[in-house]
Amino acid sequence: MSSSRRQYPFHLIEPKWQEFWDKQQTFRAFNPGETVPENHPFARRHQLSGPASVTQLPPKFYILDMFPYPSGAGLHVGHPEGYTATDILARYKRAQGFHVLHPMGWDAFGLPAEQYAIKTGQHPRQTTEANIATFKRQIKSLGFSYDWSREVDTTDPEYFKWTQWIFLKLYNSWFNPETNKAEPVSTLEYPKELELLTPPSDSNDREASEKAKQILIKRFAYLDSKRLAYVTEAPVWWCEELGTVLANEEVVDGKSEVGGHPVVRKPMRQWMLRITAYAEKLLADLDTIDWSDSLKEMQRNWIGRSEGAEVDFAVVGSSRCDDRTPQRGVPTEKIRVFTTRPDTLFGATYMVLSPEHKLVDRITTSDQQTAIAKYKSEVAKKSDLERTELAKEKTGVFTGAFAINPVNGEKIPIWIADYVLASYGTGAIMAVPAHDTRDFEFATKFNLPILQVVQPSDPKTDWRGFVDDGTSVNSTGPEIAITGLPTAEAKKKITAWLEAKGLGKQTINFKLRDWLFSRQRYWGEPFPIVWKKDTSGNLYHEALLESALPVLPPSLTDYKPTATGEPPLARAKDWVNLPDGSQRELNTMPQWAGSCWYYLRYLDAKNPNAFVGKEAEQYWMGTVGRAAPSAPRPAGTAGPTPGVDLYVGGTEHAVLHLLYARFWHKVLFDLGYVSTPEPFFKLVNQGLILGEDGQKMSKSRGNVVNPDDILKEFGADAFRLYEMFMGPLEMVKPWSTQGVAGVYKFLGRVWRLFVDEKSETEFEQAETTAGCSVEPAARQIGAQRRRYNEELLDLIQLNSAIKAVAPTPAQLKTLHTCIKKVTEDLDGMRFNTAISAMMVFVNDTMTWETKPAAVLREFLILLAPFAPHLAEELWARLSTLNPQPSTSLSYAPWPKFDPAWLVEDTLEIPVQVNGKLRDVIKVPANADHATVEIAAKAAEKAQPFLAGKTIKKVIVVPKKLVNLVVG
RNA sequence: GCCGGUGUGGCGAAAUGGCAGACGCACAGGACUUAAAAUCCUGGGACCGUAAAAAGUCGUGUGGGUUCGAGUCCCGCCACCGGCACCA
Repeated sequence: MSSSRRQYPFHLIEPKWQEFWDKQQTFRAFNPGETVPENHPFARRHQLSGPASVTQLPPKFYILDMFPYPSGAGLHVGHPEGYTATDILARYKRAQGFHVLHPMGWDAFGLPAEQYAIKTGQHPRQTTEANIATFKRQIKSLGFSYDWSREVDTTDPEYFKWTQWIFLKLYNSWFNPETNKAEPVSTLEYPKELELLTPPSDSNDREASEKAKQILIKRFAYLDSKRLAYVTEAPVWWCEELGTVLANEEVVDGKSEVGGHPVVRKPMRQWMLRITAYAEKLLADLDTIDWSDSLKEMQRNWIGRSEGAEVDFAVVGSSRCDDRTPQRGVPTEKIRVFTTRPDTLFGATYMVLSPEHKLVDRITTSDQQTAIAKYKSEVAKKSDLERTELAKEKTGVFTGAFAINPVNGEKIPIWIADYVLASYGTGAIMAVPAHDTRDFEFATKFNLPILQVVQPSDPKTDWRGFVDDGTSVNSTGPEIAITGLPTAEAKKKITAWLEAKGLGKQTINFKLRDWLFSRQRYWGEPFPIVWKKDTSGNLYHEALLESALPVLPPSLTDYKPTATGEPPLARAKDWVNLPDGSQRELNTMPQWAGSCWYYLRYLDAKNPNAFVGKEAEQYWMGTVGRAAPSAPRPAGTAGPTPGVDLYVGGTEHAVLHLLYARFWHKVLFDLGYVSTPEPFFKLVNQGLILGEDGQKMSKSRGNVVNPDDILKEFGADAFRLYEMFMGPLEMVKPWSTQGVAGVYKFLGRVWRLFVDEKSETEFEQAETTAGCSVEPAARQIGAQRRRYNEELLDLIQLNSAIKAVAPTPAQLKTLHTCIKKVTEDLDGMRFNTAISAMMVFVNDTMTWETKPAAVLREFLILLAPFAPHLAEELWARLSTLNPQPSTSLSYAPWPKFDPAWLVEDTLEIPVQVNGKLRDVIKVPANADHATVEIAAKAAEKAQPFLAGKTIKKVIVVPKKLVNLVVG
């Protein structure tokens, strides 16, 4: 990178205004009931005095960034992309008169700090604090208009106290299917058999008291089967390397998402959150929010809803049964399957159970036992990756048993195969090889019959392996016939018949599993749970009282995971064992916990009494307060936008954070703690920034761009501007340092538009002489130096071409073209073209001999969201020309576009012949069709193409174009 | 395999169905300068022409279609990126 001449003294300007904003608390947002200081620019703009009520405050606009995990590597260039976009909009919305909430914080629990602790023994708190300091310095140096008074840190006990509090709400709630929402467990009614017996009158009645005890234990289990946070012993993903279990969502291709370590299935006692209870709501409410289709689709896929039917097949042919039909009085095993295609029931020529299915051992015939046992043990040894590997050959073993197809009484063989998953549906399928790809492959390999039952509408299509809808064929049985029916009708008819016969019922299945919520780690929120023993020595869990929060993690010297899977917290014996003999829960919560609700804490970050105050929550989440006409909101509703107005972040959180946060929010909504059903109304994903070589940035490629280097050479404004100028926000795009230089040059042109060159030369000489060029890296400077820098900057005079004169119509046209374009583009988040429009404005303005101050003043308001430091500096200088009590630039009203200035007297109209451009004519703007047509026909350059031909048709698009159609 | 997205100069990219390539980078030429940097001005899709022009032809991944007119709309295909993936 060649060090070229500095375009303008950003190294003095940027720290100056960052300090100014800090000191003035320019970007502080105020909660209802708070008194806005009289001299605060927000109070002046909106004429506020005294405590501001919800109705006095302007309409809210909540612009949220996905808060970063403060890693040791510091900020990368991807972070400021989203942050700049949101900051530009925050500043734009402030100018438009909104009350903008724009906060920042730290998602600071997580593995890296703990891994570092394991290696070095340094407490994760220390690492985390150092990383936060670095991130904060870097973010602040970019001049974002965050309200730092609302900063949150998920590892702060004052914060995670409320994370634990929300856990208690989950623990103490259940999902009531009748009211279709979460309710406190106190509303839960026990089934009849768990009704408490009247206490035995004779306390020596051991039989009765034992019975009562058993009921209590069952009640406890029943509660656990309903709680939204519950403990279960289930096969979970265990990662040896990380020494912890992981959620489904954290396992990618059979490896841990963090670090790519192998994971294995292992039964362990874990905390789970019953997110499956919300599957239907999480899916349905996607229709109420403004997210990209691709993102919604990812969530839909993850939730994985499928409608179908459960069907029972009776087992025959086991050693206990007659091999033809089940007989009266003989106990009959039933295999329940789930299918989305009940219409293909007649084509079910065999069945498959997952190898782990409970019935496998019971139905396997003696001659098949060895083979089955062998297959099961092979499958058990396979990792999940091996089981799901692409293009893998189908495997399986016949159990020796048969089942009866309920629609036609056919005897069909029962197999086991690992292509059937124990964890989905019922863990068993009816195989319809003719119309299911997997069944088709399996049947082909093992020579099982393939029977057509669906006819494709196109007779040329092969029915073998045809999986789409068609018409049922060969589907007539003794009691039910669907032959000739289209798929949808066939499904309905056969499902109704199954239900009537008690053989099955319509069902909905989800791919979504409950959320595995415990980790065997140190650096996370401890659970507010203790374990106790009952009189028989059985362990049971009990929630702590809210007054016991926060539960702080103990101090440790060794953070290593234990080989047994016992969490590191177990080492802190004094912490674990409580005086009353109970023991603390040893697991911690996953990193996702803190990020599930941080956007709510911002609303009332310092509240010591609640996770968020009601009034603040209602105002900022938009269920009370004034509406703004231009704010986004769901179609057909009035009032402010419900939820966060705009949430910007990367796609990596498409299914994890965004699903979990929606889930928690919905629970809090059901319990009455928040007032909107969805947290994030509009969500935009920023695209990845690739390296200069078009590859993803990585240390190993050596193409990583460090924001600090860019700031040092070009300044924050150029960095911000470049990140927005690269292309559309959502797109993937490669970095180009030369591109930064390009927008930097533009800012230099803006600077020279405003300042007198001679005085700037003097400034530069003075600066060089004084040898006090301050490196941006060392922006923490003393008061004396700061004063001196101010004096240096004062040497720079305003450009003498700027005068307080009335602008010409042409100048106003240039200005209003820019106002229109920038305003429209900001509304559509098209930052790149907004910047182009400003470049066009400046290119034009440079040629003006006299530059009217009023025009430049308006331009600075347009520029301010993008390059706030430079805009503030020039704004301050411009106000010296026309000293008046001017508002702070950050709250200056956004310029109003006036279409009158864009009206033209004469228009240039392209003339086409047969759709090809041949000439351009000038016509008066108010010319009628006939006039334009005559002028077009006379267009000189069009003549050669008209000669000797008849004009068959003339298309006149008013003010746009003329097309002459000739034959 | 399924779902979503994207294909436009040397590069990043613009274009409510109406002058394709705005704006910027890189490049080339000029001015200023002892010189360089910086700055300012000019040029630029390809082809064919020409001393230089002009005119002309072609041109938005690809093949069709709709239309007076298509980068934009419709149908088929190809490539790349992202997500999901034996979910019955």
